[in-house]
Amino acid sequence: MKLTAKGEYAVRAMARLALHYQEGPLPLPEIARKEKISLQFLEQIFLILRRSGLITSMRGAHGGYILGKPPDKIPIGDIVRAVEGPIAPVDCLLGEDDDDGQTCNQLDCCLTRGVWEKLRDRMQEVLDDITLLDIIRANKKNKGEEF
Amino acid sequence: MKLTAKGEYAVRAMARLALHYQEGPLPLPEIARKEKISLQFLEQIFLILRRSGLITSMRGAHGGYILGKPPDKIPIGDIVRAVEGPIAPVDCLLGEDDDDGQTCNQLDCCLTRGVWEKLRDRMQEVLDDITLLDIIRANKKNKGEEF
DNA sequence: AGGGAAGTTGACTATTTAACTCGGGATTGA
DNA sequence: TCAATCCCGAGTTAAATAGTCAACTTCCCT
Repeated sequence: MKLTAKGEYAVRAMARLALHYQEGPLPLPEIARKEKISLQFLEQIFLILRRSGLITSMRGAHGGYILGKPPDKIPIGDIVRAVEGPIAPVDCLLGEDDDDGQTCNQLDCCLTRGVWEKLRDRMQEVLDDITLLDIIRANKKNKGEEF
Repeated sequence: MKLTAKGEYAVRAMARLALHYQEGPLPLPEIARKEKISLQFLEQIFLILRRSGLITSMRGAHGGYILGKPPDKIPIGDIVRAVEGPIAPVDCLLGEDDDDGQTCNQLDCCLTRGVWEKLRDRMQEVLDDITLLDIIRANKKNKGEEF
């Protein structure tokens, strides 16, 4: 029941971009330094994020990354799904039409399926409800601007 | 964000025990067969479950396992925590007193900590709210008794 | 126009964890 | 006693994770 490092790093890095929003592109090495994440690993992650449209890159000198949309339009769920794939506590919930009441191919699975559906839905609810704006607001309130 | 096989198997097996509650001990080989889980792997899992008091074992011929408490007293959360350890989406949430507002040792972590706390709390809420009784009730309603 | 800062990319490797196996031992009921 | 059953530590294998490497491309700035 854990996020992978990829997912966690992605959210932390995106929060950095959000803090820096409207101050021009933020270069990756700076994010890597501040978040203590390997630059080359971050590169991998940012590639995925860019391809899914969550961020935009500016190449060349003074380049870097900026959010693809304003912080209040980016829920954490989108970030997690982009780098980790669909949010689902068990594989049994994958690969079907979204409508409920669907019969699972494994009889065994069906016994407990309802639990996992409910869990998945609550998880999505939380993650889709919190946006990057919420994160930076909560942070600036507590900490000031020293980041 | 997935349960491990251990966690999933534990819940499925416990649901079997719940279905069989008050009909004497249920031997492991039968559960393994019905749920298509390796017997030797299940043995490992049941060792943990027994040590945490969720089940009771009867040795010898005609032995097996029974629930340690009635099905309505066993929330799914207890099963998952027993075999997988504490429910927490990121490691940052582990190893502290339970009170909120605690400062995290990593500055970086704190930026996004609130999100994970909320996620963890909702997950626990769901899992601690559903008991084995809920599972077997939902199942008998839909499927009858053919299991 | 050219040097260098910065991003882009796929392949590669090491480490960790999950998942499962093995092999024997201890109990108990028929 | 025999067979069914639980008990348990150690070992093995396979997959995913986390991270590295090295070369390439793009594009700003002077």
